[in-house]
Amino acid sequence: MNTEMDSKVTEAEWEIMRVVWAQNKVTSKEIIEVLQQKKDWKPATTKTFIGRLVHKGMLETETEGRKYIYSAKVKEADIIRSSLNELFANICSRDVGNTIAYLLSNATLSFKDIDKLEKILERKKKDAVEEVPCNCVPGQCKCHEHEGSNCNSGCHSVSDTGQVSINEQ
Amino acid sequence: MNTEMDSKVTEAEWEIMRVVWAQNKVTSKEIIEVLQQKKDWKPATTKTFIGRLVHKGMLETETEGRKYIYSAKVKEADIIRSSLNELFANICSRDVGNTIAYLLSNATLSFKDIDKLEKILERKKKDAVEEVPCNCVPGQCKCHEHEGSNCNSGCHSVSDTGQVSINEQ
DNA sequence: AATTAATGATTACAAATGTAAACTTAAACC
DNA sequence: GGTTTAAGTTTACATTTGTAATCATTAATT
Repeated sequence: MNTEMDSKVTEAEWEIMRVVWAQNKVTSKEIIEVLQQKKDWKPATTKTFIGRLVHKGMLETETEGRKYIYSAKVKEADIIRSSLNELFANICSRDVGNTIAYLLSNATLSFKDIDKLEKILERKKKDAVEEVPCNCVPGQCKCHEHEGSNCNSGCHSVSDTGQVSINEQ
Repeated sequence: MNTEMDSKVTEAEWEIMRVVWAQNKVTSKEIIEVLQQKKDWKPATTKTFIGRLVHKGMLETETEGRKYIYSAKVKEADIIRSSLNELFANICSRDVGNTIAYLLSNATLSFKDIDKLEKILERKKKDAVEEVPCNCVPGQCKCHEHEGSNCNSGCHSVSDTGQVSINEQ
């Protein structure tokens, strides 16, 4: 069993995880049923993914009679966050605002959501900057064209292994 | 050459694309240099990815002498959006607000960004809902537990092929 | 008890992805 | 003009991912 706590699942495995997260404790039978419906997967297919997830240490098993009860070893929020972080690592930090704007524009939100987001934005004003420093490697974004004007602070400094614009809390 | 305009690149290919987007027109030599720096890729590796992207129709070539000048066939925003859509397809629509909240909290934003986001939020109030309808398949999220209380409208309705919470404009 | 069915484990296999060397050809240089 | 070199093409190969059948074992049924 892989204990590398790197929280990374594939698209197919994510489907399995969602069922487990929704149920807390499930049998393979239940998972199989849900995904037979949604994805038209054969039981064998679902079993394969369950097995891989157990192997990866993302699912925990508890023996109940002759079968297993599965439960999640990682939190859904962690998977969501690490996936977002990976995606945002491909985006220039200067473009993050626009990207979030896109998400916001296209989301269905509740009043409560909007309220919460407004509060966050309000708080954000405290550490807002005049120009977000670009975090791209030279050659990978346009910020490097108008050098000097804005891209001086963060530019050219962050390598592949470095932090991206979105960091874990 | 694959003309399926599905705008989907792998992680490695995305690195190539970023160089092309940054430059508009580039030679393989330039791409190779940037990624030798950033990813420590051998020239052959970068060449493979360039080749695949041309094949996929994401890169366009224009012959200059006996070499190529590469340019992007797809817009960066399109790739970002389709990637986000894919990721958000794994998240219950009721959780989208929180997910955006996470992004917002962890982003570095400029005053201008905040301004823009506030305006979007303001506009969002018009079509805000009391409770965001869950779009999960039964068995894939907790909304289905407290049935009747909130999860009645959108629930149980969206299949795998259906629209997700975030749609293309 | 013998048979059937369910469940987990093993094996399979193609396509996608990451990583790169080898080959080919035409251009640049001596 | 012959040789080195750069660029694109082809081939290679391991790993990951998606998709599933088969096998083994235990539990349930007749």
